[in-house]
Amino acid sequence: MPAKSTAKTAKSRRPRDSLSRETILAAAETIAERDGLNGLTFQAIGDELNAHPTSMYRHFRDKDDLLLELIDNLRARSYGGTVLATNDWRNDLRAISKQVHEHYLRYPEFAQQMAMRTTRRPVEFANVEFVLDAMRRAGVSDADAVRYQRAFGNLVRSMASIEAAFLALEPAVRRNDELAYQIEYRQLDPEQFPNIARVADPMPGIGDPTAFDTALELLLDAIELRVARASTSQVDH
Amino acid sequence: MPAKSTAKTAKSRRPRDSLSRETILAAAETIAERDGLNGLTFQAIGDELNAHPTSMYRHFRDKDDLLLELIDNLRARSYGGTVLATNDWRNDLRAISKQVHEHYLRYPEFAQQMAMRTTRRPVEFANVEFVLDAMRRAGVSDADAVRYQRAFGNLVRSMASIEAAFLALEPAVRRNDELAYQIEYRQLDPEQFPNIARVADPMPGIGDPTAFDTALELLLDAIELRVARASTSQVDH
DNA sequence: ACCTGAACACCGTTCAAGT
DNA sequence: ACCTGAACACCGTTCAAGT
Repeated sequence: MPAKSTAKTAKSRRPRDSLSRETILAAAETIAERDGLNGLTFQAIGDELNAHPTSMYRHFRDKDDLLLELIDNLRARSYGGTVLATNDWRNDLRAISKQVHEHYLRYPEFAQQMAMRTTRRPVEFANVEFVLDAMRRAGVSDADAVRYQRAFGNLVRSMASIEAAFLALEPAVRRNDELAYQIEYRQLDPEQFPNIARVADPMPGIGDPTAFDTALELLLDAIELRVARASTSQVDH
Repeated sequence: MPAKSTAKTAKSRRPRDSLSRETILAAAETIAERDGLNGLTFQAIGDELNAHPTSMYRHFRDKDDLLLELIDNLRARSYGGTVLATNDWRNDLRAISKQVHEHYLRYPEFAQQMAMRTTRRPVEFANVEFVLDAMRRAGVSDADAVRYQRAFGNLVRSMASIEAAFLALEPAVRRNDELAYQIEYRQLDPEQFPNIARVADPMPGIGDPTAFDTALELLLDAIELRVARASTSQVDH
């Protein structure tokens, strides 16, 4: 029983020049939205476009080439309006963090690639500029601003990436991991693990949705503190 | 020309019961150390053990089963001696972060799996207990300790994971990404990106080795600050 | 010049067959 | 009961052949 032949007459050859990076990326975006990274194969793109799987090689060097281009398209789609600066640098950094966080949760299977690559494209430039400007308005020196921007950016992208990857685990696997904090951690010997025993009723797991914000607020607290200290010691001189 | 037949007489059948989870994991560890995650296939394990690739299925449910078991073995190997608590909670948290960080850089291709899974095994229990104890010694309340421990742990594992993944990129790709901060970011229009223009000489990239420590120290600063504030306000009452 | 078809070298996984 | 061999359903990628 040839299951393939049911769907289409399908012998139609695609018209000449009907394929391009744009049409292929649009199909890839559809598949990414619907089936995630694992569903994104040349076969699937071919099906979507009614084209041969290997025809993509005329338009992309290889799959990585396509993937990076796609990642930037997804980002441009999510970041519809750029975040606008207010007169509150903490709120501004919170707002852009939230935007990145949500974007990663929306495309969890692409999160690691998004977190570790430099796309050197408009959305990225704008975000870096935005964060540096917020640092300046907070009163951070240029030398510190560039260090804090890197630490802040890496923290936000890394933590969002791992959280997204965790949420994208197979449901059964994820459920088991979450249950560890209600079962295994509660059954530990209180003599050997007194601190765990004191707080395990239950403990938050790796996918705890508040961990991101907790880390972020601690970071912002510390930047504010250091700025305050620097201006105090300057007054002292 | 049958390239396969050169290496071995090789028709030898493995003696009965000569395979076990332990022998297979030992071979997998060798391959992980030598060829990384991509080199870790059942074919490679079979070659290493002079056994048939499919024989592994008698001892492991599937490849994920093998991978998780392997990750715990690698961790046990890296964490030779447990970190010992001193009377300085900040140094203790630094020490355990460094241990985790180095472990991830040692096995970069396994980093994401290590960062997002809960193994509920001895090394993990010991680390959680250690961090919670340091929080207690810092003067953090139980309610905050459990939140800070989760934020701290997620931050350390996430940031180490992304940094490791970046360092494991193909050298040419990684080099290109690094050069972006010496080339593209420096060529941006200073009118449009004034803050980038001020600090781009050059900027640190995603793989900047100090970003991890910068974020960590900011987090520790904030915890110390909050403890100080809480005790002050308590005195006020 | 662009799209297609066949082929290659890999994967993980299943299952009947050997010992 | 444990190991092997053949087979299946996938991948990405190359390259000669069609149009």
